[in-house]
Amino acid sequence: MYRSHSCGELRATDINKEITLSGWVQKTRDKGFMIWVDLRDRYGITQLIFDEQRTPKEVVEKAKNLGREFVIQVTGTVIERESKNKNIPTGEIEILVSEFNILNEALVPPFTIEDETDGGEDIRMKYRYLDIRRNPVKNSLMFRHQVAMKVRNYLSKEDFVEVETPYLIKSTPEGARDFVVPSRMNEGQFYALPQSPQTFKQLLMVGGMDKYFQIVKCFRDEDLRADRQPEFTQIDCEMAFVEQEDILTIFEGLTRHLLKEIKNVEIADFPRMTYAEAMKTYGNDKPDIRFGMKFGELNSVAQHKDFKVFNDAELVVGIAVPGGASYTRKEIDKLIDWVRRPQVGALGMVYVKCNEDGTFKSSVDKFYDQEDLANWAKTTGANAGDLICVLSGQINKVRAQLSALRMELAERLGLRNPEEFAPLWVVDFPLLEWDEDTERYHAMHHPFTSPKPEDIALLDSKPGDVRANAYDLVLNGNEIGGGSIRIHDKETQALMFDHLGFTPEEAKAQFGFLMDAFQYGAPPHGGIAFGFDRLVAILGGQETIRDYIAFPKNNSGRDVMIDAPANIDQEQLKELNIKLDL
RNA sequence: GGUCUGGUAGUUCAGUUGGUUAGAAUACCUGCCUGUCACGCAGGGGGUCGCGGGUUCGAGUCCCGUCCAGACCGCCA
Repeated sequence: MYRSHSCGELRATDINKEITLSGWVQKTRDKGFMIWVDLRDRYGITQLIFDEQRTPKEVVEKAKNLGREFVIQVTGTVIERESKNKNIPTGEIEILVSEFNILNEALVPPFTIEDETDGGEDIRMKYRYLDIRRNPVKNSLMFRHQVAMKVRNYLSKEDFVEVETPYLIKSTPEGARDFVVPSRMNEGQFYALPQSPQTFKQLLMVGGMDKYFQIVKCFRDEDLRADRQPEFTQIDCEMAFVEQEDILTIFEGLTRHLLKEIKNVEIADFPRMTYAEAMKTYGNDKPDIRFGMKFGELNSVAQHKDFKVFNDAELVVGIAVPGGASYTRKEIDKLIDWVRRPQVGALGMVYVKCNEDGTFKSSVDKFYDQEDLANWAKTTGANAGDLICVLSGQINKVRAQLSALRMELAERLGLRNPEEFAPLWVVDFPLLEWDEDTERYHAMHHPFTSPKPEDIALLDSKPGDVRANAYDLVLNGNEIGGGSIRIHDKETQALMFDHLGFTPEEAKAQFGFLMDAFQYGAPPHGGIAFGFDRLVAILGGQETIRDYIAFPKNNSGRDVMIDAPANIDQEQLKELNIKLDL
C-alpha cells in the first residue's frame, strides 16, 4: 500500500494515528537540529518532520539528501504542531516520520513548482508535466472537468444522448482548412479530421436520435490566437422537431445553469439582439454588453458643413468615453496613434471634449460650432466630462475600427470585469457573405443553415440581404456558441449549394450522402455548438484557453514538449505512396 | 502572408552615449542555525549575451539577414 491518506486530508482529529503518505517533495527546510519537508500531492501539502531526538538517526541522514520533487513514501505518526500554520488546511498537524522510501529521485526542475513560478511560458510548456503539478494549472484542469460534468448531467437530464462520431472523415472545400490524414489502404486518398461533426449530427437526426450531444475534439488548420488552438473541444448539440425558439430556450437554460452552479450568478432572460442591431450599436457581432459606450451614428449631424473627410464618408460614428475629457493632449495623441496602427487601420480620429461647464472643445472646431457638437454629444450619449471619439469611412471598416477602440478603452478603464457576466443572443445573421478574394458568396455560418422563409425570394435579387435562422450565444464579448436551424429537404439544400457556386455534380460528390439522407424522411432539425475551451476560460476568468488545456500547442501549432509535428520515416512515406517535394 | 514586442546565468530580468573583469533576484552547492513554513545567516559555483554577417581601435549595445517565442491583423463555413 503506497498511502493510507492523501497529503490534503489529515487534521487535528487524526493526531496519534499511524499513517502512510506518498507524494513529491515540495520543499525541505533543514534547521540542523530538525528537518521539515513539505510533501505534496494533488490534494494538498502535509508537513513531515525529522527530529534529532525522536527520529532514528539513519532516517534523519537519509532525509538530508532529499531534493525537490523526489517522490517518496513515508510512514509515521500524526502529531500536533508546536507552531501551527493557519494558512494551510493541514497546518495544525505534522507527521513524525519513522521510516521512508525514495520511490524515485528527480533532477532539479527547470523552474519552481510554486503558484507564482519563476518559469516563463516557453519553459513551462516544454515541461508541461511539471507545470501541471502547480496549483493554478492543476486547478484549471479540475475546473474544466467540473464544467464538463455539469454539462453532461444537465443535457442527460434533458434526454440528450452523447454519441461519438468519426474523426476520420472527408475533406470539403468549404470553411476552414482541413487537417488531412493519408490512407495506406486506399492509395493516394486522404481522410480529413472534422472541423466539426456537423453532417454526422444531422444524420443522427435523420436516424431518429432526436436529441444528441457530444463533448468532442474538432480540428482546424488555421493560424492560432490566444483563444484558438488547432485542436479544440466543442459541446456539439442537435435536436429534431425544433424551431429556433426551442433551441434558444434549452441552451439558454444550460448556460444559466452553468453560471448559477459554477459562478453563483443568476441571470434572468438573456437579451436578444439582431445581427443588424449589434453591428449598428456595437460595430461587432459579439458585443460585450457589460458596459455602454454604444455607437452614435453622426451622419445627419456631421455632414452638413465643409469638413470633407466626414462628407465623403459612408459612415461617421462616435462613442462617448466616460471621464475622457480629462485626457491630456498627449494621451489623446497616443489614442489616435493607437487607432492608426495597421491592426486597427483608421486614418485618423476626431475627438470632442465635453467640458464640465457644458461647452465643447474639439479637434474640428474650425468646421463645427457648439450647437453641432452638442448634437453629437446627444447622439453618442456623452455627458459632461466625457470624450467623444469619432471615426469615419467605409461602413464595415469603420465599425470594426471603432469596435476595436471601444474594447481597448473599456479594457483600460477597467470595465471588463471578469467576475461580471453578460450573456446575450445575437440572431438573424445573414445567410451569405460576399468574399472579395473568390468573388462569390459563401455561407456565413455553414451551407446547411436554413434561410428565413420570408427572405428566400431575395436569394436571386439580393443574396446579401437574406437572413438565416442562425444565432450566436455571446458572453462578455466572446462568441461561446453558435448554431442554426438546418435545411432538411433536398431541394432547398440543392438551391443553397447552387448559390454557393457548386455545380450539381460537385454538390453530389461532396455532400451527396446528406442529400440522399434528406430523401428518406429527414425531420426538421437544428442545433448549436459551444466552444468548450473558451467557455471554460471565461467562466474561470482567464483570457487564454491554453491554461485550461492539459497539453496545448504553441502559436505555430507546435507541441514543444513532444516536438510535433515532425518528419516521418522514408519507410512510412513509401508505404503511403507519398513523395515530398520540398 | 503581414504588423509589433521580446531572446543576456537553470529561471525571471536589469545592463546608460558603443569602452575595464556582463549584474540582481531566485534556483543550485557547502557550512551554520533548538519550531521552520517565501525560514534565516555566511560562503561558493554558474554566461558561445539566440544564430550568421557587417560597421568600428572596440559591439550585449549600432546595421543587415536569419531562427525562435508571444500579442494582434488577414484567416478561422
